[in-house]
Amino acid sequence: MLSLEQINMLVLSAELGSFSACARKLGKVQSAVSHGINNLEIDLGVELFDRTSRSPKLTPEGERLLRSAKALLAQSHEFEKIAESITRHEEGALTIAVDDALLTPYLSTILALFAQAFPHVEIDLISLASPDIIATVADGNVDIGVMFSEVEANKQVDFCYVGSVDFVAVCHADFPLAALRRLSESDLMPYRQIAVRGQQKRESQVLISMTPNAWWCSSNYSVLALVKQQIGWAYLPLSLVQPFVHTGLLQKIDVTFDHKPWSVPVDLVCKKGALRGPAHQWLFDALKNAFSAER
Amino acid sequence: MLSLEQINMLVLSAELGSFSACARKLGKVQSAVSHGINNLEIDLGVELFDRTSRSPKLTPEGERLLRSAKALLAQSHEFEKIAESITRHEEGALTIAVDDALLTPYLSTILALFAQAFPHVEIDLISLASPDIIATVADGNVDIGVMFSEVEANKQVDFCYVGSVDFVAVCHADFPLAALRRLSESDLMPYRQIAVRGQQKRESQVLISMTPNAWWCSSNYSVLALVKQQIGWAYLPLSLVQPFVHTGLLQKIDVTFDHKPWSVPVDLVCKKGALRGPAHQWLFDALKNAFSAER
DNA sequence: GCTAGACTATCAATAATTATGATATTTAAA
DNA sequence: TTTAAATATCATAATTATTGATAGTCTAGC
Repeated sequence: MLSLEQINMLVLSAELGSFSACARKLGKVQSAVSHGINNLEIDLGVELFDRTSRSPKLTPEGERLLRSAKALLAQSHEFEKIAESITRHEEGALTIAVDDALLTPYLSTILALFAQAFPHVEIDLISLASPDIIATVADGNVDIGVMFSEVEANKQVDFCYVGSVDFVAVCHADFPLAALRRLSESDLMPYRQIAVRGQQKRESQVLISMTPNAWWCSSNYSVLALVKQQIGWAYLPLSLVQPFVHTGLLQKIDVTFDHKPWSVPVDLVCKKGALRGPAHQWLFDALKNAFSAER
Repeated sequence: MLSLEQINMLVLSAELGSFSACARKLGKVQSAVSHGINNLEIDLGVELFDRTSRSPKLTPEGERLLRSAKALLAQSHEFEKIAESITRHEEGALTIAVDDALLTPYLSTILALFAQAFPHVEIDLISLASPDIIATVADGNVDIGVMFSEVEANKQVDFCYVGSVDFVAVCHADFPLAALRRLSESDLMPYRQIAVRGQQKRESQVLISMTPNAWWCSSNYSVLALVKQQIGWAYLPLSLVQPFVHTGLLQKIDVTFDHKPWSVPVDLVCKKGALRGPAHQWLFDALKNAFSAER
């Protein structure tokens, strides 16, 4: 079985054009490299270097093998890096769940930075409705959740307030509600509300529907799609509907009551007592700072 | 520097779930594997196997490293395969030049088979006008050429007849020539011919133009494009123009003389005296048989 | 054309690593 | 409980790699 030490000698000697220089760089004696290359040539049955001149030059065959040798070395360095990552107690993978309405460009920026800081930690990014996120975090299936706050504080989960997102009531421009002004809660009742509810059929308690005939989606984007089809009205993040309000496709509903929170708090959630490795810590802090900076 | 032998032990032991089984497979004694794994663990600073039970089971850390270890082994096998390919005197790369009108599906089929037979030989496939192919083959820049035969036999190049391709004179359906019947050579003279000529400005001698005002292209597809634009008429391979004749966009020209070859021979060309490795030989034979079978 | 410096191959001796065989201990199944 | 098979450990043997010295060769500079 071939030795990586010899492969390294091949690559270094080829780059430096000298066995002696290679030996110096490896902290060995010249004859060690000479022997190493020679043995490699014997093992492979291929003459790698042309020694007729003073400085050994790769043969065409050696050239052909060099590319593969470099890839092999790179792979072995990768392997060692992963081992180092493990000894630093970095997690092998982090699973984060984000409410789809919070999948902002900020998040991708942070993930890009994370990839640089922890190149050997994988990320599972799953998109869930806020009501589902607490459950998956509590179950331990998700390490960090980014979600709209629930009033009922789950005892198994730690919350960390990081900011808030403005919600507005919107409907299609041709929807009956669009024409009306200064509406009260009871005015909305006759019309179907589209709201978010998780797969466990638990609706959010901050944006709870008061209409008797509601439809439910598991993502804000689905809600948006139904609103565009004039199936009903909905509370949606301002940033999500802004572009369509601008083009006139959707319209904000002019509601006068304000006992509903228009600014919905966003929390970072983690399983209570979960041991946090460096990657977890880093990502948690980065998310916290990013959302604070965003407003 | 880590040893591939130990990496192999890691992978085999993980797959077999047993150090002893791994040792048997490697033709070593059990203690060798035990030591090998142990040393690897010490080098990496990572506990790879959980030995509490009878059969060692990978730890989560070991699991994480296993994937990378397998990739590393695969890479090293690849390296050795290339070395074997070299000792079999297989060429590192073959350059083949094909007249663009001969780039048929048959060719891709052959190349797919070639890739299976010689996975470590690279292919440079370049598309040239037939008049240019002889020159590049003679220069040694191209190993095998597939082209329409030239009358003048180049002394530096070996020819091998493999079949023929039918050419027809065509023009756009609205081109003046389209309406005429039973034309003679002199009838074509007033109209511009579009013909193929290599970058060295040498036209093919089998499809030489007799019109005084010709335009030249370096590929049959370019010729076709100009004919479609009613810029002139041209001799083109029947298979190339057939679809457009069928839709009525182009029309065959009804010429009565037949001293021009309508069926143009196709030759495989190689540099005379060039040493042919196994890959060259294989590809040459495959091309020869394919073109013979095609008609 | 010659010399100094630097390069490589080779060799024998030595150091280091790796493999072996025997043994004790543990484990899972009969 | 017993048995068969697995693993860890250890001293020893075998193999492999490293070293230092030497001789031959090439190139640049004078």
